[in-house]
Amino acid sequence: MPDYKATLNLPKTDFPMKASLAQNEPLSLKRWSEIDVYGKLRAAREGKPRWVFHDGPPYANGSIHIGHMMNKSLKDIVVRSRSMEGLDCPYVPGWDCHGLPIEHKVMTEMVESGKAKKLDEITPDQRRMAVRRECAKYAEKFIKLQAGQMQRLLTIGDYANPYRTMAPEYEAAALEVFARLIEEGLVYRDKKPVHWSVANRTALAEAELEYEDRVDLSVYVDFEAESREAVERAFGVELDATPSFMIWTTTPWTLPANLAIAVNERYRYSLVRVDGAETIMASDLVAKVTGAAKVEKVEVLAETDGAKLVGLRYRHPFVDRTNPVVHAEYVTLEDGTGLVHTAPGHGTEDYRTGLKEGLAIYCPVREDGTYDDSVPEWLRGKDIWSANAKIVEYLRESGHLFFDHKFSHSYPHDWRSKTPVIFRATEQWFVGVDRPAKRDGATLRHAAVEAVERNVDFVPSWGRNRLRGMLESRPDWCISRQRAWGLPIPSFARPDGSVFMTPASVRAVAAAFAARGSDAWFLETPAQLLAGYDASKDPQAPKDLDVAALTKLYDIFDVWFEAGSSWNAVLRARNLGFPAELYLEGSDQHRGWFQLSLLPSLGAMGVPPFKRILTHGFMVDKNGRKMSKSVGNTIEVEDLMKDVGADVARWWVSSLAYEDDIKVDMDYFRVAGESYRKVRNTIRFLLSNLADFAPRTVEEKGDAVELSSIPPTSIDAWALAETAKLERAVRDAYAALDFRSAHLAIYDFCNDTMSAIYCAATKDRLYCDRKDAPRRRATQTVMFTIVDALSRLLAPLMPHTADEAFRSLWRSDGCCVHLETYRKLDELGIRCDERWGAVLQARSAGFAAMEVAKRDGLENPLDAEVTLPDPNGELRPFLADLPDLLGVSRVVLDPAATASSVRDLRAEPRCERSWKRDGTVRARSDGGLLSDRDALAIGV
RNA sequence: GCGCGAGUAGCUCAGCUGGCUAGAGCACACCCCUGAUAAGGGUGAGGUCGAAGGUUCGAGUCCUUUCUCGCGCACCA
Repeated sequence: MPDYKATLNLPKTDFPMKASLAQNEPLSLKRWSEIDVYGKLRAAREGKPRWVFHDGPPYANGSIHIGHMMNKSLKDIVVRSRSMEGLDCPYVPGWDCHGLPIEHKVMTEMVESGKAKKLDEITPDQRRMAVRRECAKYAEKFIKLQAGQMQRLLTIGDYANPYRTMAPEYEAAALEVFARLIEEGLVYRDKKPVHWSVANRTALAEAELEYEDRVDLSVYVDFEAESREAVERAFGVELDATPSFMIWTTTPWTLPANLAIAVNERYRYSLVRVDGAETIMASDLVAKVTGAAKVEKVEVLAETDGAKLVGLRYRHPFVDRTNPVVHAEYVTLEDGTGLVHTAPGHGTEDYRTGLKEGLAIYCPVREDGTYDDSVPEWLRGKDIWSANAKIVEYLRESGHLFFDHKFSHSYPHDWRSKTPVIFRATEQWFVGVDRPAKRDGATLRHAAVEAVERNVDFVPSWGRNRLRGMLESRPDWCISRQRAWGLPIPSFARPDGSVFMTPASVRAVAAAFAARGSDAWFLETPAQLLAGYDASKDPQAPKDLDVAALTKLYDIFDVWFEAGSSWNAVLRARNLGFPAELYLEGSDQHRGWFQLSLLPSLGAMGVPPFKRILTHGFMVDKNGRKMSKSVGNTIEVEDLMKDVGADVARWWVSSLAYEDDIKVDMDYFRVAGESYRKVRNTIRFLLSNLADFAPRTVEEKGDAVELSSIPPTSIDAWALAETAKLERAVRDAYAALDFRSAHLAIYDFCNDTMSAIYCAATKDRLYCDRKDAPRRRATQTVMFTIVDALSRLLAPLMPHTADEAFRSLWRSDGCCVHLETYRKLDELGIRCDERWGAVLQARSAGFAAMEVAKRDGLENPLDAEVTLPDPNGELRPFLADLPDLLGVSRVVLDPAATASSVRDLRAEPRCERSWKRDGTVRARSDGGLLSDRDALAIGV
C-alpha cells in the first residue's frame, strides 16, 4: 500500500505551541523600542481625532505591586484599543514624587546612617535642602525602577518623557492653578483644628489617616456649677450644696482647652445624688453611667429639659475660668453622659460649636505635642500623652473624677508613622469649598456636585453617588503641610506679621520655579524669588510693600494639590487635550485623585478635568481578605512575569469584573494560562495551514480569492461572518470599557467557532485537497483574514502574542500589529446564509445520533454515514459541507425522516489517503484505494 | 451607626424591564482521534439561585425582614 502521508498538505508553522513568554516578551519590548513604536504611532495618528487618557501618578516609592499590574494593564488596554480604532491617543505616564512617605523614609535612613545629626549644625534652609536632595534622589531611583516594571507589563506610552510632580515645569504649572484659585477668591488662611501628626509635626489630610483600635483612658468628670441658685431654678428644687455637670471624655489631655459643655436641648437631664454628691447627666444615661461605676446609692432628685441647662455656667476643674453650657445637635445618648466636653481647638465639631457660640479657638498644645505656657504650671511643657494620666490623677485628688476606665475605640493614626494623631488648631491654608468663586459666584461644592451630576460619566454607575456623597459632605481642603519635601506655598510674612501672597506674586515665583525648580525657595532670598514681580502693576499688592523686608514662610502643598493639578501640568501644558476622556483608578481615588483633580479644575477652569471616570476594586486574596505583606498573601509582579508572563497576566486582567473587589491567586493565573493556550493554539492551527499561502497584498495578487466570491452557504462564509460579528462585538466592548465581554467573545470564538467547528470541519480539505484547489484556497483566504483580524483584536489584551501572530502571518519582522487599525470586516459586505443557525442545530442532532451509534459499537466517526431529517429542504444547500461539519464520511438528507440516524460504513472501502468512506473509493492506477477527490489531488 | 456592592453548579461568572424543564467557560467523568499531538473532537454528571416571609396566574429576577462577606463614609466628645 502506498504511503500517502507525504502527499498531504499537513500543517506547518514557525509559530510555536509553547509561548515562552518570560523569555520572548522582553525581546518584543526590545524590538518595539528599536523601531520606536510609540513614536511611530504618534506620527501615524497625527491629525486623527484625539482621544486623551490621563494617567494618575503612582507614588514613586517601592516596587509596583499586583494592584499596579491590574491598573496599568487596564489603562494600557484602553489606550491600545482606542488607538487601534484609529484615534490619536497620546499616553504620558507620570509619578507623584513629593510627600511624606518619601521624606519619612529618607529621614529614617539619615537617622540610621548618622547623617541626621549633622543637620542640626546647619541653617534651616540648608537642612531642608539636604533632605530635599536625598528625597529627589530617592524618587528618581524609584521612578526608574517602576518605569521598567511598568514597561515589562507591555504598556505603551511616552516613557521617554513621563511627567514628574517634582519637575520644574510641573511645579510652575501647579502654582499657576493655585494662582487661579486665589484669583477666584477660593484660598484662605485660618486657624483651624486639623489632624496633626505629632511624630511628623505636620497637619495631615483625611487620606493620610488610618483608623486603628486604641485603648484610651476614659473619664467621667464633674464640672462644678458656678451658681447653685441657677441650677436650682433650672430643676425647680432646693439644694444644700453646689451640684456639678458630669462630662465624659476619652482624651483627658484636651481638658485644659475645655471652653464649654454641650447638651442637646431635646433631651431630658437629671439632677442625681450619687454617693452623697449632686451631679447632672442625661436622664437616659443615669443607669448606664452609675452602673458602669458600680455606684451603690443613686437618687434622682429632679429632671429638666436640656434647653433649661443652656446658658448655665460652670467652673473649670483646674483652670481659673468659668464657661457656658451650650446646645449642640450632635450630642447623642450613645456614650458618655449627654453632656459633651467641648474644646474648639481640638475637634471639628467643637470648633463649629465654638464659632457659633463665639468661643476662642484655643489650643494650648504646641506642634511637638507639648503644652504651652497658658496651661496650669504643673502641665507646662508636658507631653500630652503623659499628661493624660497626670490630669486624671489631679482630678482624682481634687475630687472631680467620678469614674475612669479603659476604653477601646478606633482612633485616627498617621498612616506613615502609625502613631495616633491629635486635633490641633493651627494656621493653615485652605481651599474653601463653600466660597463663591469670583467668576460666577458658584461655590466649588456646588460646581462639583453639578459636574458629577451632569457632565461626568461613571463606570460603574454607582461611582457617581459615591463621589457626590463625598463632595456634599467634605470640609474645606487644608492644602498646607509643614514639611520640606514638597512644593512650597509661595507666601511671605511682612514685618508686621501679615501674610503676603497675590496671584501675581505666585506667578512670579512660579516663573522662578520653572527656571530653577522649587529648590529656589530654599536657596534664594525673597527678592530673588520675586525678581519678576512688580508691585506697582499688581492691584492686589499691599501698600508700601517692601520686598526686601519679606521673610519666606515654609508651608508646602498637600501632595494631592500637585497631583490634582496634573490636568494643567500635563494635559494643558503639553497640549494633549483638555479635558481628558477618561481617568481610570482604584475606587479609593474617589476621595483622592478624582475628587482632588475635580476641585482645582473647577476652581481654575470652571470645568471638570475628565469626561468619564472608571474605577476598579481592590485585590484581595482568594478568601476575600485584603492582601498585605505582613499576612504574606501577596503575589509579586516580578514572580508573575517569570511564571506566566505579561500577556497571560493581562489576559487574566481582561477577564475580570473589575468593578468589584478582585480575588487573586496564583491558581487563577494558571487557569488564565490554560485559556491563553487555547487561544494561542487556535491561532497556531490557522497559521500552520497558511504555510503555502501567499496572501493578496496591494502589490501582488497572491493565492487569495475574492472574499465576495465565497458562496453564502459555504462554511467559509459562515466563519467570515462570525469573525465580522466578533470584531463588531469586541470593538463595542472596548468602547464601553467592558473588557470582560471582549475577552469572553474572543475566547468563545477561538474555542468554539474556530477550534470546535471551523478548524475541525476544514481540516480535511486543507490536508487532502490539491494545494491550489479553489475550495482550499477559499478556506485559506478566510483563515488568513481571521488571523489578521484576530491579532488586531487581541493586540490590546496580549500585545506580545498578537504581534507574534501578526508577524508570523505576514512573515515579516518589519511589521507591527500595534501600528494597525481594526479590519472593520462588517464594512466588507460579507454575505452569509441566514439558515446557518439551522445547520448548526442539525450538526448537534447529528452528534447526538453519533453518541447512540457509539454505544452500538461504532467508534470512528469516519466510519459513519449520518442521515439528517430535512423536511423543508433547508439543509440541502449546505450538503457539501455537512460531512465535514460532523466529521463523518457521508451525510444523507431525508425529507421524510423525523430523527437523525447513523449507518455503519465499515463494509465499504476506506480511502487510504483521507480515511473517508465517501462512496467513490476504488483502486487507482498507483495501486492504492482512493476516493475521487484524493485521486484527483495526486493525479492518479 | 449610615451608605454601596456581592452572595446562582467544585471554581470564575451570565441571567436586561418577573414567564417555557436556571445558562456559559474551566475543572471533573466517560468515549473518540492519533495527519493541530505536552494538541484536537464528542458526550455527560453537577445548582432546593444565602435564609425566611410576602406580592403575583407565575420570582434567581419585585417588596419586607434576616444572615454572611467586602468596600466606603461617619462617629468615637
